[in-house]
Amino acid sequence: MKPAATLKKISESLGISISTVSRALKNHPDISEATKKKVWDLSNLLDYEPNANAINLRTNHSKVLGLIVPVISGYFYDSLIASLEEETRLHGYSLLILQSGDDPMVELNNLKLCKQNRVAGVFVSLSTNTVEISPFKKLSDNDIPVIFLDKVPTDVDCNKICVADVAATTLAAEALVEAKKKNILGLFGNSKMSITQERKAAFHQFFAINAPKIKLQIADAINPMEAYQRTIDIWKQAKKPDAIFCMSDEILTGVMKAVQQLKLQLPTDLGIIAISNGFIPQLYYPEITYTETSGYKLGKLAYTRMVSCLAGSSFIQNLKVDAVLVRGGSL
Amino acid sequence: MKPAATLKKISESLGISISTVSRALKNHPDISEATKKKVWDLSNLLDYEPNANAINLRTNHSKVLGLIVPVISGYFYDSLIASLEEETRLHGYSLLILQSGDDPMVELNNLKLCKQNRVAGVFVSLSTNTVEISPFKKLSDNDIPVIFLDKVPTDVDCNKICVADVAATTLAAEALVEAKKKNILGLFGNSKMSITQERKAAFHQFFAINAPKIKLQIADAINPMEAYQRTIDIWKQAKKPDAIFCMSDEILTGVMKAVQQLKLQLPTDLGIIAISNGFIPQLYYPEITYTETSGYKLGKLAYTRMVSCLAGSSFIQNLKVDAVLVRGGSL
DNA sequence: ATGAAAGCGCTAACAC
DNA sequence: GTGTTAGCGCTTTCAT
Repeated sequence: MKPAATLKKISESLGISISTVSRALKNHPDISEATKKKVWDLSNLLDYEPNANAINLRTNHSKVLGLIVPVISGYFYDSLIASLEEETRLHGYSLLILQSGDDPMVELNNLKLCKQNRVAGVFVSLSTNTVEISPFKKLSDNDIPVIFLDKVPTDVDCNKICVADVAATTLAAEALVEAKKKNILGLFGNSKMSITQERKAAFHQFFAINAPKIKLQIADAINPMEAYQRTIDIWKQAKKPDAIFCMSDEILTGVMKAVQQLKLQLPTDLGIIAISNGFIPQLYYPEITYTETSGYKLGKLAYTRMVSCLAGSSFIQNLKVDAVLVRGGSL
Repeated sequence: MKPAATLKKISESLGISISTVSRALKNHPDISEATKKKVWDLSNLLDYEPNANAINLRTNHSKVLGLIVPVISGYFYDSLIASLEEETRLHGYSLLILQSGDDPMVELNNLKLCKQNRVAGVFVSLSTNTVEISPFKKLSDNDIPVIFLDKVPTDVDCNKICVADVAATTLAAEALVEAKKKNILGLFGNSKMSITQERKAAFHQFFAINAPKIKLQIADAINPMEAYQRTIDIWKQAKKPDAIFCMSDEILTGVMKAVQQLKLQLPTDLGIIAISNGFIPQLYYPEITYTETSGYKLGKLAYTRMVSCLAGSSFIQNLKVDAVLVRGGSL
């Protein structure tokens, strides 16, 4: 109906020039108080809001950051998005959030969208099957920093921030040893994911070096349902594990469902430890012991890193969010 | 480093005019195949992407929609955001996502941000304490549709889409009657929220009319911890409930933690039913019976409604996402 | 203390 | 088929 107010309209109504209005609205010291008041009053009356498109076009930089994630789910990305959104907004930026559906093609289109919107920088958590990361690197040529989060390329030559996979796994493994577990089932996620590979390797290595006598079983589960089924199956064995290590929240939920069905008492019948974002473990009684891989912390760190990049630090960094052991009653 | 490619640069390199380049890139029939090829080749080489800011400025409408939610959490908003993002992106729009932190002031700032970015429309889920909705209504004067989602104003004169609170509550109540429960504990959330009030009223009304002899206890819990504590406390009573109705996922998680601690067997020791988004109920064994209030469906419906609004239908509507009973084994 | 003018990248009406 | 031109809303340099 009524088009948005502009500097031009205000200036015409007031019989002064556009530049004076612009300066008045910015509290420029040159402008007289009388003029400022007139301008402010009218702009309030008209609900004037500056047109970000015009500003971006004119100044050639925008206050929008892009975020591309595989999927917006309650397992990890909700907390990452929540913290990143908060951080960016508090510092005058906005977040353009896109999900790839774990599809490299969609991911590429999302990247294009970011470019078209002339975002100041991009955060990316890669889809499982992305192999070609050169399109992401190209953005850096245009002075648009790209920071990879969590699901990162193996390529060393890029900015990445991950949870401390090795540290988190090792902490959990130490807790298992400390709890004197002798027969441990390790459940891992999709083996295509870099985090799965890193966690599995760290798991094996820790026990090989520090506790070679502990019996290990390893199984993969690409979703909660498979984790549930693996647990049920393994419980039919004669020799049952005395502890289960869950690589992720998805795995943990599957395992816990089986635990409830089998009416196992934690930690007496079975010990459980997980690597987790912290939400799922507290849904159960006793609460699950876990090493934290906080999406919240990762978001905060990612924003800080983005700020340095925007300030011109093109130094490639590979940061880790530190891991913390949170003791529930499940081990 | 290297500034982004523009029509001007391409036209200069090729020695043709800007408009020809523009038309070639749009596959305008007037342009010769030869010219088109030259233009396409160069624009690919330069990674040309049109500047959305310039287009928005020129055409005076953007392909960005705003979304303001209290918080991005795994309880409900993750699925809402996921579906809304997907829907908008699939139709050529992008989503600018802002969270208010349940603070009316931040909410207002977020609204300003939407205006500044000249979004085509706004979805809002109000913070608990928002009383003044006139700023939202003003957007409509500028032909920017505002659609309220889930947490909506009581005001009748606006576009809103909610879950079917009454239907969801009634369905759950019917299931409780059908299961022959005689002594039901109803646990409800923050009584300031419109959805709490509606669900509680529907709950009372159903039993008053249809099953006045069933004994009802009602309690409030503003978070999972309180729901946990209420359950623990009530289980110390001589006369224990034979079923618990949980108004939301937050309530359900608290109750289930207590259920596990008390080692109650579902559904024999106690029946449980909830109103839920569907994620939490399947974490438990047996799975929890619930009436679904799907953020996913709500998002889809909201987008459809936005399309009609953008197409000019300014007809005020009050839509409901229908409720479905999903049977787990908890009742 | 204020104004005029150029230009950011693009579209679209109008020429030829 | 292709070019010219005006202008979207704003910032910013240079005048006055």
